[in-house]
Amino acid sequence: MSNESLTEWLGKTPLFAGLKHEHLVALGGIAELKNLFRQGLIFSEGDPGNGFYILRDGKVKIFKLSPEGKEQILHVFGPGEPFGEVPVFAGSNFPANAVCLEKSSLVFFPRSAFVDLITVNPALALNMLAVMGRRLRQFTEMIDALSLKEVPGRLATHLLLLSKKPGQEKDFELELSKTQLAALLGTIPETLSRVLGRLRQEKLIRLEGSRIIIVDRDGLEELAEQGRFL
Amino acid sequence: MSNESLTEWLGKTPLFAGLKHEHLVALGGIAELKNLFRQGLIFSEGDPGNGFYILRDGKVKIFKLSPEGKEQILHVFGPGEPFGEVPVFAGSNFPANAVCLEKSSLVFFPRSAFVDLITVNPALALNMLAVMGRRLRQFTEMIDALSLKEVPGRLATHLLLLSKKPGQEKDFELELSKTQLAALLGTIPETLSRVLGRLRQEKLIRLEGSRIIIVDRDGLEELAEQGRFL
DNA sequence: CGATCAGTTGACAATACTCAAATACTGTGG
DNA sequence: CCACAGTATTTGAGTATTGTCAACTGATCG
Repeated sequence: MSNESLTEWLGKTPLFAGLKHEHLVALGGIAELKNLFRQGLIFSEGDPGNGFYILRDGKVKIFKLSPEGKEQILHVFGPGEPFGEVPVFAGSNFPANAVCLEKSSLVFFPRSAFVDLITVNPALALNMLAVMGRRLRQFTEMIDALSLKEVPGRLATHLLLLSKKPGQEKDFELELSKTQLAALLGTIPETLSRVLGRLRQEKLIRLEGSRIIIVDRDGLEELAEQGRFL
Repeated sequence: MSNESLTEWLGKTPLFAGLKHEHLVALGGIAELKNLFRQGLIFSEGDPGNGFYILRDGKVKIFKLSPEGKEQILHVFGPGEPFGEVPVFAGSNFPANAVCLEKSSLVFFPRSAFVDLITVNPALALNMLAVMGRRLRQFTEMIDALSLKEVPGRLATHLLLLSKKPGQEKDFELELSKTQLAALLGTIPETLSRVLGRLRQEKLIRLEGSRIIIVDRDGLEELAEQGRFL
């Protein structure tokens, strides 16, 4: 039962989201659960990459120590995020240290078992590549959207992006609160609210609560390209 | 010789950058070169994903046709970019059409040969996973940086990001022109120039042509978090 | 019903963009 | 090696956009 829910949980993890159930089960089979307390050492710089982790709960910092002993934090990971996978996949050593910032539980995938898994089951590797490829593409588009100068352009691009997911051609639910969307777009709720209002006024979209209906896709695309109203 | 340079070129491609030479050679071995003219059809919606492409030269559009025959462009790819890999890796059909926007040359990787390759050579799959994992992480951080409200914060975050690549702890060359960097950060050269000037004035960085030296990392990090000068 | 919180609206201030012009920088041809 | 054209970067002044602060609405929840 515990194992059941682990499998399920793995499927929600960015690294594995979208994998077939059989693959998730196989992964669950080789996973080892580890619980650490605050300050618990996960790995040190130079350790051989003999396995990677997905953080189930808690918080982990990745950091390097300068010769003078000063700590340079490279990253802080939260639940669901994988870490250490790059050196493990690449077959190199860990380039930094990892320590728990708080009581954390980790899912550990030993390299050897993982390699065996994909050797026996190349479809798993392909699926993981597919998962990552998809995310990579989404991120690329996201970065495109965010590098527009003005908020209306960023918003329009983002809306078009959302509308390209299958099954939401012309209308969709915002999966983020407007406040969160504002932060994502690099702005604040007030501005977002005004810009949405303006888009509605210009009849490019319609709003029904947290549902957005695209009324004039061409108009939106124009806005997305030009970055400003005409 | 032509093949020689293909191998080399593949190594510069985002999908394969960082792979070991032997892997690149193996990939070059199964690649097929295709040349198409403007309007040339690469694949259609519903076609089985029997192989994926990397665009060597030219421009390709990915689009869907609505029932009324209206074309909805999902993406335009340029040289170096892979396309069609997600459905191929996932073992599904192409969800859209692909046509050349101009005379283009493509590198085609047949699915079966590719699958054979990674079956025989799981290290290739691992390496590709490593490549994509690394890029994914970079993109995540990039998106973080871009979603800060103000330019100084976006710039500071971006500089810290660059400084985390190995071998450039405190100083590094800009790999983009300042104009391009401005566009990437969602601003314009004038603003970037002024902000860089301000950062220098505040003694957070030093400028030597296109080389940037981080003088006060803590100051930069503060700026990156707060998003504005104190 | 009062409290809290997301969302909206208004007035104002700060930031960033536009336009214009000066100044470096680069590569080319003489 | 120098002059020149073309491009990239910097600087200045004015304006537009966006963020801040504050007040208000509406929904949710105990």
